[in-house]
Amino acid sequence: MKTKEAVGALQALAQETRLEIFRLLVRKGTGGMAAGELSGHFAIPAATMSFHLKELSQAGLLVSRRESRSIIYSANYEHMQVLLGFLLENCCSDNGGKC
Amino acid sequence: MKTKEAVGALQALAQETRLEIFRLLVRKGTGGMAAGELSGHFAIPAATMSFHLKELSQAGLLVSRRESRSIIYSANYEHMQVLLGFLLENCCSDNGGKC
DNA sequence: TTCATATTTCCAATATAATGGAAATATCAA
DNA sequence: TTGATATTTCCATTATATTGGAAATATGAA
Repeated sequence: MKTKEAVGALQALAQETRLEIFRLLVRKGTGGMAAGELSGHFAIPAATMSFHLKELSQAGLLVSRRESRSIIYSANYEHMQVLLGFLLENCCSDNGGKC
Repeated sequence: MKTKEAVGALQALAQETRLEIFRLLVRKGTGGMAAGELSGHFAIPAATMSFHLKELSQAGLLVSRRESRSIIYSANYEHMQVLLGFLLENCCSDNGGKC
């Protein structure tokens, strides 16, 4: 993972509504939730929710699939694990591993 | 950890220079680095570096101590671990643990 | 003291992000 | 087809963040 990619993912998560969308989808697992369900759940206009879902998807944190008229979003755990690894990479290596 | 606190920490990390400051300090361990060393390392004016260090500190990601005329900044690992735990809390609990 | 060094605060200019109504696109059912 | 539902794109408004020079503050040394 490169710095710019990590910044993109962190920026996507660094917003109250988006962080809660992501955390809800983390709980939901592979089942995920439809865009409309999410706007209902957070009482947010569809256009605003769509903007947030695009931000999270472009950052690689969500994946989506179409199911009939709905678009189902779910968390991308693998990408999240890579991000978390990047954040603490080589922890304390310049201090003999002493944190 | 509450959502607003997590958003604050993510916002602090969601900026290229600050993310690299944090990652450098993660590598440096308890020894840390002085503000001036950091502005030299990244070739950034002192005022700008000071602003970034304040953002990271207020978010709880850095701690600082004075050593003579210098102020030494270092990473706050404990706070970071709490943040990472918050991000994946109750992973897949609504899907029978199936991720 | 007085001077040099280290860092922060102030502030105004610039840049980037969030919001949501209206219109456009996609899917399905009658 | 036509109509209903689901979602996205467009775009203007509003809000928030970043930058760095100049001035202020803090420390230590002569």
